Amino acid sequence: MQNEIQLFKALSDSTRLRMLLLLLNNGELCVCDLMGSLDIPQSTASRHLALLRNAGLVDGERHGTWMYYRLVENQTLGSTLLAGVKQHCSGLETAIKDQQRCLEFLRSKNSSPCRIENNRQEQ
Amino acid sequence: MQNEIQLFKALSDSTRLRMLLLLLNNGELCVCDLMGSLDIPQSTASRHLALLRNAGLVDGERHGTWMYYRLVENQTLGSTLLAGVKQHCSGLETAIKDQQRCLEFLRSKNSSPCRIENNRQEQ
DNA sequence: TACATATATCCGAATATGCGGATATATAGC
DNA sequence: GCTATATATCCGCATATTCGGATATATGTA
Repeated sequence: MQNEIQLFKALSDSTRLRMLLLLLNNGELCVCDLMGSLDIPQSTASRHLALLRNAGLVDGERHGTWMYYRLVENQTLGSTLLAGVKQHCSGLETAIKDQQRCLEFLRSKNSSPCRIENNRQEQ
Repeated sequence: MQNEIQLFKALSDSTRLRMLLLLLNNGELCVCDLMGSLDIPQSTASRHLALLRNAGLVDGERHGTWMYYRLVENQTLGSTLLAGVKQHCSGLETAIKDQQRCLEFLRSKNSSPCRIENNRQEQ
């Protein structure tokens, strides 16, 4: 039962929930994208992403110096919960504002190295 | 977003998760049933039930001196999460053992006042 | 090798959470 | 009102969690 509790713990924090909602909307983001979109310090972003990864909710892939994170899709409780989050939390005011800030951030970053070098100008 | 976080927090504790699984299986239980099934002190049972109620997951109804708790069914995130818990956690070893102990406890309690006075010998 | 950037981890301080005995409250019966 | 039972709340203690600056590690480039 410890795995399931770890999952719920991972979801019961506003920073992590906001990160997951951004990943649900945008598919793949690097640490600096999440820092910029949510306006949080780098160590905070990295720590929360490590926790989400340990819970099995996200997966990270390195491209050069950048780590890109995306949601893990499988048949476990995690996917069920993410589907519930998408359905019931996407419309929340915080989520909508975060998404606007994310798109703005990505747009303003289209000329930055982590976009150019990995061909991620548009998702 | 605070309501959703409160929901996930309510689910990220083993005692509360075990309580919810028993309620999913047995429909309606009083505090002493949960104490007996999970072998926890009365104050612990009551405190966790209050938290589950505040999160909107369970609902309590008084019958005489006994408080009977049941799951709340609605169209919010809570119901979605409970469905996920039922699907993915019912088969866990802890849940199965709890359910066995619960049935045993209810059977041995069929002659006790909280069963007789409320006609709850069999669900 | 030296340096710059991106990310991960460490660390101490503040805050939150869980526990269960003690106590308070509610109800039923006399 | 008194007593007994069931439940809720209070309280202090122990443990766990969170934060973000500081530091360490990883990678790319010259």
